[in-house]
Parts: sequence; C-alpha cells; structure tokens
Amino acid sequence: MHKEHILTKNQQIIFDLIDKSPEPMKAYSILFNVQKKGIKAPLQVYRALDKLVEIGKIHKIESRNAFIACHNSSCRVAKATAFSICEICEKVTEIGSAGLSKYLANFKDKDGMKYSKYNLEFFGLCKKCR
Amino acid sequence: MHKEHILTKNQQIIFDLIDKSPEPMKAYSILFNVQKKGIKAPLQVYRALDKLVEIGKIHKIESRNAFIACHNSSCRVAKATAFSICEICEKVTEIGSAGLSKYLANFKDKDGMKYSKYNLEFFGLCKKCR
DNA sequence: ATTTAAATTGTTATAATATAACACCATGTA
DNA sequence: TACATGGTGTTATATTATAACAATTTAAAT
Ligand SMILES: [Zn+2]
Ligand SMILES: [Zn+2]
Ligand SMILES: [Zn+2]
Ligand SMILES: [Zn+2]
Repeated sequence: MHKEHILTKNQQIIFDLIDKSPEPMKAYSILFNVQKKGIKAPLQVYRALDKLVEIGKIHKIESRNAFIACHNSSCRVAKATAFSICEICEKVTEIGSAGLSKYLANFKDKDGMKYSKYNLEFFGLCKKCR
Repeated sequence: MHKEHILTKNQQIIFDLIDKSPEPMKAYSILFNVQKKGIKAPLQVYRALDKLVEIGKIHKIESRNAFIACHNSSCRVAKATAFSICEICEKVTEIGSAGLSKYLANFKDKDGMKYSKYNLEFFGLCKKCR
C-alpha cells in the first residue's frame, strides 16, 4: 500500500497540519502555520508537499492550488483522483466511487488510448449551500 | 450556441493567438506575443482570458496553467471539459466523447448529488511518445 | 567501522502566475 | 440627455512556485 511510507520530520509536520484541516490548505497558509515549528521557507513546504503528493498521502486540488489529505482508503493509485468542490463554501470532498474509478480507468479515447492517471474535479453546491 | 459572442479587440487578438497555437499557451507567453499589438500588461491578458473561458471559446488546463481554444463542436456546455495530456511532449487534446460526457453529467455521488460542471484531465503518453 | 550514494534540509534569491485599485472610455438604452 | 454596463489602460502588488548551492542525515555496501 502506498501509505506506509515513513515520513521525515518536515513531511510529518506538514501532513499532520493538512490532515487536521477541514478544508484544503494553500502552500503559504501551511507555511504560516508551521513557522513556529521551524519551517521557515516556501521551498521547505513545497518539497514536503511534492513528496506527500507523490506517495499519495495528500492530493492537490488543481483548480484551487490547494492540498487535502487523502481520506479515500480505496485510493491505492494516488494518480487517479476525483473530487467534488462547492463553489460557495469551497468545501472539497474526495469521491471514492468504485464505479467512477472503474469507468475512468477503462475509458478509451477515440484513438483507443487508455489512461491510468487522471484528475477529475466536479463543481456544484454542497448540501449546506443549496 | 455559446460561441457566437462578438469579441472585443483584445479578446479577438488573444483568441486568434491561442487558436492558432498547436499547444496550450501560458498567460505570460501570450502577453509576450501580443505586445506588438499594443497589449502591454498582464491584466489585459487575464481579463480577456477570463472572458474567453467564461463564454467557452477557450479552456484552461488547470494542471498546466495554460489555455487552449475549444475545438469540440459538441462542447456547448463550456463548463464540462475533458482533456488528454501527454506527460512527455505536453500535447493536449480535448476529448469529445459523448459517452464520457453523458456518464459524468449523470454521475451521482454517494449523497445523490449531481454535478453539471466538471473538469477532467487524463495523463499518459501520446501516440508519438510511446 | 568506513565509504559511498541517495535523500533531505536550510538558505537566499528569483521566477512565474494572478489580482487590486482606480481612472477613463465605448456602447447601448431609457 | 442621463444612466448603466462592460471594456480598457495603467501602476502596483499579491500569490504561487522554483533555481542554485552548501550542509546534513540516512541507509546501505564494502
Ligand atoms: Zn485519495
Ligand atoms: Zn458549500
Ligand atoms: Zn471545448
Ligand atoms: Zn507526446
């Protein structure tokens, strides 16, 4: 499983912060929040983020330039992600639908090409905002 | 149809440039290319880009911070987009699969929520790069 | 134990992407 | 006319992300 990596100090500090956050966090907000723990420069944050994304502990929400912890236990392939995003409150939820991931993993374009990696972002209004 | 808008001067200049480009263009590359036509500041570019995205003439490739012209004649709903992206040569193609758009438009999350707006980016290697 | 390679860290500086604020202009329309 | 709407031009600034380099830690491999 991809989540058994031992994290380094910086990676752990930054993962813990993102994991506790109820909403996606932006890099410079992360930086601000971990400065008291000795992480002082953007690059330290971005390096940890890169690694955490690579090993699947967090995902980047591309349309928001923000990061959330992976809470999808079936998300073994870190590179196949789907999210719903509320356009009012900006709440983001990872979608763990087996049907969806199966459909997308098997999707072939008109040249017959299959893709094992994808990112899907749905937009709408969450329950609370409707 | 969403593509019948009359473009303003700046919008037309910038759309023409993107439309001619074989690959997605980044904002500051656009700026550099239209400076000889009198568009001098980033904001002028971003304002035109925002409008062009809004009316569906171009799309933003979120993972690349780049813009391509819409070449999908069935893409009436500018807000439901799908692309394939080659991770080597960065070639981007808009996917116009009716099956895919139907599947995604009808997709319900576990709370039964449907989304009319989405962006999907597939990653892989294009024909040439395999 | 000693050497070596790989990964991580710390640091300063800088690049790349995007928006705020404000004055002005063009166009349509009541 | 007067008013509303949207577009423009401009300067300044905010936000997001990487380059370059030296030092340190970690985990094998000899
Ligand atoms: Zn996940
Ligand atoms: Zn909401
Ligand atoms: Zn399109
Ligand atoms: Zn390619």
